[in-house]
Amino acid sequence: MKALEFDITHRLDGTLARAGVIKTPHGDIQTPAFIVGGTKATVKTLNVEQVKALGGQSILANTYHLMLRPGADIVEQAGGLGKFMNYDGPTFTDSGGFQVFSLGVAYKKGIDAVAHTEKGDATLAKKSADQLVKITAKGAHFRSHLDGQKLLMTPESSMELQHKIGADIHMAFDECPAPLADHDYLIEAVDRTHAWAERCLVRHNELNAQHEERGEPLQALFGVVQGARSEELRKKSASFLGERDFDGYGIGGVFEPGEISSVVRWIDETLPEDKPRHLLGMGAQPADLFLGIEYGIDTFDCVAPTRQARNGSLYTYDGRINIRNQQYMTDFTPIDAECDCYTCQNYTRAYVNHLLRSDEMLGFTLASIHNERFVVSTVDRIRQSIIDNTFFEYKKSFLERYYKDKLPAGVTL
RNA sequence: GCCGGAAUCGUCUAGUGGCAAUGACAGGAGACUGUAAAUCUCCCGCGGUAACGCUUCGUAGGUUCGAGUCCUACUUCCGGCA
Repeated sequence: MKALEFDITHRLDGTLARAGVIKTPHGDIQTPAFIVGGTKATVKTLNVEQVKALGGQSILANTYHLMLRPGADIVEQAGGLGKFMNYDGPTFTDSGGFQVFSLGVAYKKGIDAVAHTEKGDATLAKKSADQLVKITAKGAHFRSHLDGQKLLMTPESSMELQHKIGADIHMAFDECPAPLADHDYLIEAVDRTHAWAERCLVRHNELNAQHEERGEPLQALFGVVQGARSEELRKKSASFLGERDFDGYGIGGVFEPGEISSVVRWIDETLPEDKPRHLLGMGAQPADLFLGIEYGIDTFDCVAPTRQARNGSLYTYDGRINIRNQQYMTDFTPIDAECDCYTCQNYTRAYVNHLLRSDEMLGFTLASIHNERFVVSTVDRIRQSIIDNTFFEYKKSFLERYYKDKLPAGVTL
């Protein structure tokens, strides 16, 4: 009995790109797919009907956040993540590994999963005095960002929590190191991530055996590849994890804009072809999506569409705009005339501008629907372009129009 | 009419002899990639990229090396008494 099936139905010659379908107990995901961010068992400001209506195929929640509130036991009592949030589609949980980074060395640095060394974030390489995480071989010692209580998350406990939360696809508990950590530390972190991955697999299999005994559906586990920007470490990590019996793979770490294609290529050339690959936390930029898919990514998740929406930054096919700007106050056209989302079909830039300036909650919702739809539909169209063998034409026309003459570093057309 | 109080950036406000002058809001813009995030950063008297220059704290005088801060008059507003 398998927790998950993955069928590759189309490949794009000369690339690592493929289209397929991930089959879970809660339905299929047509890949490549953009997985919608629902960290605390909710896609911020959207209900599940809206998520479905905008084409979201699957939602990713976070173990760390749900462990703190409401607690994994309560999610389990509710009947699992899907039941709890009234979502009957496929679900993922992230392990909490990223919080080792974001509450650790990155804490209070205003930093997320993208490193901008050119902006002077060298401080990220150092230990921060007030960080909330300490890492040992055993696991990660957290201090809750909510109330300061001490917590220990281990590979075993992350698996136990994820099984209680009960998403279809889990991530192994990994360490996401600082992008500028020195090479010796990266080696140590990768080795630790591998040791943790094996411990995750052991505990995961025990828990799945229990599910099987009870006649419950099995849950799937993805190993998470680390190794920062080191080709040697990324290949080592992909090779190590690829030899183990994971249902698929997550690609973690902190990227420089523009290095996605090379890092993802090293990994995906090494990983077994027949298992799905999830690029953790990437997808704010259309270029990320095209490059990731070209180099073999099947699924993405990213909080940027909803976060940026709340802050007024909206995608259009001609680039991003800040809808709060003065110039949109009297612009009675849709956010993007070519967008088929609910917001663009029914509301104007001027109205969304007004709502966000007025701190009206509907503004967050309308903006989030638009941004999420923009990214989801872009990935869907890329999928179709793989099937139609028109990927490169689509990529060129999309990126030229979106970025004009400001193509991100590392992107070729 | 008399007595008392008050007048500072679009708004509210800090300021008690050495400040172009505090904070908040409003306004202008930028950032945001496994959500610590409806958050953060910058600008916000005029000119200048800047150093810097100029003009400011109701109005007009005065005291002082120096006044948003002290004094006088006036104006307006708010109380109270008539």
